[in-house]
This record gives sequence, C-alpha cells and structure tokens, in this order.
Amino acid sequence: MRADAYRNHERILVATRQLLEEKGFLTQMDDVAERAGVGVGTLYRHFATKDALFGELVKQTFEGFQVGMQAALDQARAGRDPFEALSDALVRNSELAAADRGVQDALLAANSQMIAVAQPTIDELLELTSEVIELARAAGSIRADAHVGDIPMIMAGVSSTQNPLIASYHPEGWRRHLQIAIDGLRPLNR
Amino acid sequence: MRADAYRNHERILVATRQLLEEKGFLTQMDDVAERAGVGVGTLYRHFATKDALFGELVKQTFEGFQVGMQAALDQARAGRDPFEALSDALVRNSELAAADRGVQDALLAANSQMIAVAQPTIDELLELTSEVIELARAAGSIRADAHVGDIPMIMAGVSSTQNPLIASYHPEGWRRHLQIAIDGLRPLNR
Amino acid sequence: MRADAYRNHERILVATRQLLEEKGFLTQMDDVAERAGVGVGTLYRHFATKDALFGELVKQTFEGFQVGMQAALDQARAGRDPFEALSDALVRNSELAAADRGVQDALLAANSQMIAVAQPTIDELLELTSEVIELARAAGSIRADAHVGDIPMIMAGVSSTQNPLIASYHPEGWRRHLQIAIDGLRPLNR
Amino acid sequence: MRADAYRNHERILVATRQLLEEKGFLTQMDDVAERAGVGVGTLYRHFATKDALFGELVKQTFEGFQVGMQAALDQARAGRDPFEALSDALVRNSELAAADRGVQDALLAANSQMIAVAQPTIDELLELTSEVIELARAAGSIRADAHVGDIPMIMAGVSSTQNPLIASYHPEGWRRHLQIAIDGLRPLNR
DNA sequence: AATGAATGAGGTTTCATTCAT
DNA sequence: AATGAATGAAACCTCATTCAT
Repeated sequence: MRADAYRNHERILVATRQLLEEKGFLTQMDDVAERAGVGVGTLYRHFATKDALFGELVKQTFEGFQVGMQAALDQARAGRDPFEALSDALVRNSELAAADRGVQDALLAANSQMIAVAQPTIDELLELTSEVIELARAAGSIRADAHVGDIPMIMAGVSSTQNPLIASYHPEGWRRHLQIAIDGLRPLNR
Repeated sequence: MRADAYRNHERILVATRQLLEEKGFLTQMDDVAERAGVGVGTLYRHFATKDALFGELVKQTFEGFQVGMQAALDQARAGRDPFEALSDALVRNSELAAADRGVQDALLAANSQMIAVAQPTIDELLELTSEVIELARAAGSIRADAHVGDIPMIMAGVSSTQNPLIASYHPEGWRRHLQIAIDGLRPLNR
Repeated sequence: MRADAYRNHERILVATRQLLEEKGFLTQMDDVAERAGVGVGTLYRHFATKDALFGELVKQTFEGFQVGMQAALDQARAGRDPFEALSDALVRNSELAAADRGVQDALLAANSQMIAVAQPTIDELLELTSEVIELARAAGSIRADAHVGDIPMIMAGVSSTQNPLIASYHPEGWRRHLQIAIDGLRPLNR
Repeated sequence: MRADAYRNHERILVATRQLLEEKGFLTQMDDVAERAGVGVGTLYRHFATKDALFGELVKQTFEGFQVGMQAALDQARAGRDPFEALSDALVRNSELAAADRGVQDALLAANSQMIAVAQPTIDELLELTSEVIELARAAGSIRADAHVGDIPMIMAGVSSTQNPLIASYHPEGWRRHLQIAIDGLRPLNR
C-alpha cells in the first residue's frame, strides 16, 4: 500500500503539472483528481489544500534551480570563472522554467500560503547564489555592486518574458532578455 | 445625462484601479459597483464583461506609456541622444507601473480577452518604440542588435520585479533591475 | 422588486420551517432554496450563512414567546394573579414550541453563531419574565426562592420532552411535565 | 487475541466518550480511531456504523441509570419510603448525566438507529421505574396520578437543562430544576 | 485481525452575469 | 438609463464507509 500511495502521490504531481500547463491557474482540484485517476478524497489526503499542492510544485521548481546553482558553485570552486558558471546556471534554470510554464504562471499568481511551502528551498537557493556571487566578485568578473537579490529579479523578469502574451512578440526571446541582463551584470569597464 | 454617464464611467475606472491595488485579482464586480457608487447593472452597461473592464485599465496603462515614449521620440528628433531619451522613458514608465501595481498584477495574469482591448494601443506604443530604437541604432548609442521586442520584455521583467513577493528581497530593487537591463542594451564596447 | 424580495424572504423562512420539521437538522441549503422556489444565490443574498438562516427562525420563536410573556405581564399588572398569568404563558408558549418542533430541534443542536442572532430577543424575554416573577413573589403566589433562570430550564425541559423519541412514551405528555414543573414552582405550603 | 480485541473495544468506547465531551457531535470516526490508537478499519470491525458506536454509549448510559433505579427498588422493598428512594435515584442518575455531557448531547440529537441499540436497556429501566412508582403510590408518598412516563420526561428535562447554553443562565441549576420537578411529583396536599 | 489509503457523494458558499422593475 | 435582486454552475473541501495489503 505504501507503494500505491507513492504512485498516487507522483501521479497527482504529474497531473497537476500537466493541467497547470494546459489550463493555467484555473486548474481545479476535481480536474487534478480525475487526471491523476484518483478520487478527490485521495488528492486531499496527499495535499491538505490547493495551496499545499501548488506550493509543492513551486518547491520542486526551486529544487531544480538549486541543482543548477549548486553545479555553478562546484564549478567555480573547481577553478572555472564564477561569472561564466553563474551565467550558465541562469540559462539552464531559465530553460527549466520555460519547460515548466504552468508552474511559472502559478508562481506569478502565488499567494503566501503557496510560497510558504517552498520558502526553505528558496532560502537555500539564495544562500548558494550568494556564494557564487561572492566568488565572482572576488574574481572581478561581475559588477562590483552585484547583489544576491539581483538574481531573483532577473529570473522573475525572464520568467514573465516567457509568458505567451509577451513571448508572442519574440518567441524564444527570453534568451535575449536573459543575455541582456547577464551583460548588464558584467563589470562596467569590460 | 451624457455628463452623468461620463462621470459614472470615470468613477468605475477609478474604483477598479483602487480595488485592484487593495485586493488584487480577488476584486469582484460587485465590489467595483459598490465602490463606484453605482448598481451592478450600470457597471455592466458601461463594460460588457469583467475582462472588458480590466482590459480598459490595461489600455489606459499603455496610453500612459505611450506618452512617455512619444516624449522620448520628440527629444531624439530634437537632437537629444536617443538612447538617453529611451532610458529616461523606460524609467518614467516603470515608475508609472510601480505606482499602479494593481493593474500591473492584473496584466501579469491577463487573458487574451483583456489584452484584446488594449491591443491597438500596444501596437501604437511598439511603433513609437521602434522609431526611437532606430534613431539610437543610427546614432550608435545602442547595441547593434537591439530589437523593439526587447523593450516589452524588459518592461515585463521590471514589472514582475515590482511584485511584492520578489520586491521583498530588494525593495525599490526594480530600479536596479532596470539599470542592469539598460546597461545590457548599451553597445558592448561602450 | 422590493415586494418580490420580501416575498422571497418569507418563502425562504416558511420553506426552512417546513424542512426543519420534516428532515430535522439535516436540512440543507440547496433543499431550502428549492422548496422556496428560489436559486441558492438568492437564499444566500437573504441569509449570509446557514447559521444566520436558522438563527432567524430561532429568533422568531423567541419573539413568539415574548408575546405570550408580555400578555402575562400585562394581565398581572391589570390585577390578575401573577402566578396564574405566568402558568398560562408557559402553557401557551409550550404549545407554540410543540407546533414548531423543527425549530426546537434546531435550537437543541444550536451553535453560538445561531444563538447570537436571537440573543437580544432572548434577553428581552428574560427581562419580561423577571418582572412577572417579581410580581408573583410580591403576591406570594410563587415559591419564595423562584428565580428567572428557572423558566428557561423549565422550557428547555418541556421542549426536550416534546421530542418524538421521548414523546413516544407519553404523547402530549409534555403537558404533564409542564404541570409538574408548575406545581413545583408553587409555594411549598400551598 | 481475545484480550487484545477486548482492550481495543474498551479503548474505542473511552475515546468516543472523551471526544463527545470535547467536540460534541462534530466528533468523527477518524478522530475516534486516532484517539483510541487503532486504525479506522479496526474501529469498523468493532462497530459497524457510527450510529452503532454512539448507540453503544447511549446504552451504557442507561445501564448506569439502571443501577441507580435498581438500588431504589431494593431500598423501597427493604422498607425505605419509595418516594425518597426514587428521588435519590433521580438525583444520582442526573449526576451521572451531568458528568457525561457528551453522551447526553448525542442522545438529545439521537436518531432512531442510535436509540435502537439501547432500546432493550431502556425498556428494562422503565420496568424497574414502574415498580418503584407502584410502591410509592401504594405508600401514598407520590401524586396519585403519577405515571412511569413522567420519569423519562423529567430526566430529559434535567438533561437539556445541563446543556451549556441553558446552564449559562444558572450553573448547576439542573439541581433546582430537578428539585422543582420532584416537588411537583409529591401529593398535592403534602 | 489490523491497518490506513482510497473513495466520492454531498455540503456550504461564491460570483460573473442576467433581467424584472 | 439605472438598480439590485435573482440565478446557478462551479469551487473547495469533508467524512462515513470500503477495501487492498
């Protein structure tokens, strides 16, 4: 039964991700249950509330970002130019976000309940990011006034840029936006 | 009677803007009617649907942006450095957006019905922007590969960055984000 | 439209009373709406919550009791023996309660939200009752230690006694119970 | 194994009683299972339905009343004044009821399914009561028209009087109510 | 025999929109 | 032209009961 419960848990998460992609924030609990092939009751056994469910997905997203940022930190420690490592991580994480439009849109409309679920993960991500920026600053390959808070801002910018409405003016244009932001992070006398 | 109708129209718009600021997307038609001091029926006489109402506000926002961009174009034509004029316009328009969080949030979660109302205005704004960028490119004060589509992306990024959730890491940080983006638009060998 | 709204208000109240009688506390809002011939939305426009609706009925019940107790007070002031007047009021009010089983049952299971609606009316009723008891005590026709709190207790007792489950042992037996309680209120050396 | 099952049975009953006291009729089967330290499945193995479980508690309550009434009968047969014995039994049983508010409240809102479980016990109790009243009537220490059905009515009255909502006007007031009812049962020329 | 995950009908309440007055 | 009462399709969530392990 443990195996069954685990399977259901996964199916629920997958179903939610799909529906968020298809129908956006209008996704309903009953739909999720149906798509996952479970009863609503089961859905609520796994996630006590709609916010808890959406929050879990947001958390998973940030866990994905964490992996990318951790890799950047590892590379920087191993001798690679920290700014290059950071740039790559931002591109990779933006690709994740682009492939995960549904959750990104949910995040845009997130309320504090949803965020609360992911907060610890977010904090860890910021901690990692902080270290990478520190290394880049020490190496002189980033603006002297770079600040960890710049990164969520850039990511939020890129994400909003991936929104279909904006993207229609420039498909895949988020890559440019990110490039512009990355270039803007370089030392001014580059 | 015409004056009365006009007054109601204005009051509805003002009420919606206020409520969007206060309660965000949870704003309801009944709330709007009450705040505007009219019946729901009257509200629906002025705006056939919720999307039409919110769309009108979005349109007004872009009309505000138009004013700023027109000024930039006028200045550039009068001899000012086009990139400087553009930068100023972006800052001014971002300030407008910051002062109008409610509508911005609605815009972020907008659906195509809402956008449709503002589409002509958006197109005009892009046309103006295009001309400014052309002048800047001719003057060599902007990246050679600058593209009109970069601007809505940057504005979307700044706006998402003004969202309270992101802003909490960096209040007024959107100014930095914008600065980074502007710096990223400069020619690489600046 | 005001007339229509009033009619609906009344129909809702009547429908609720009927259903409370038929199905007891299991009565549902949808049922009430259907029976009243209105949409659920209309039901909720008139009563913001289930408790508010049930509470209104409870309040009406106590208003009925008030009429009876006021009559007793008037009679006592006009020279009738206050204890006789009180007894009659208790009998009359118990008859009302018997004819209103549904609301009585709801009252038994009432929560504080429901009671809150009727509280002012209850307080007024107790005030009236207090005055009657005072007159009876002055006239020496009631136990010297009679207390206003005795009356709600007796009424609660009679009401629970009208419950079908208990009543099955003694239909109309509540009259006896009330008689016993009234006799118990007389001065001991009667 | 038999011992285990018995222990579970008891724990379930104790848990239900506690929860009925704490949360009243909002008590849920899951709550009961958790408090009892068993799974819901086990709970349902012991009691086929919620009504069966609550009914069992009601039955236990009446078994307690039986003990008191049996003692009264024994005393009356042994020569004590039957009315005095009856009064004492009523007081003792009311004290039991007061100490067991949860079950009493459930009883007040009971449906026929719940009652069915306790019916045989109730019948036995009434039989005992009948005999005591007969003795009292023979001794002339009770109203000539006393009837066994008077007793459940009085007990129902006292119980409803112990309800927190009513009791708030007169804490421990049920003792008075009972006293008034007992006095009302006395021969009129006492 | 025990467990607890799963079920899903059903409960209350909301809110964009319509329509009688 | 204005009003606001009415509508009813959902939305979220609960909980007694079943059933696979």
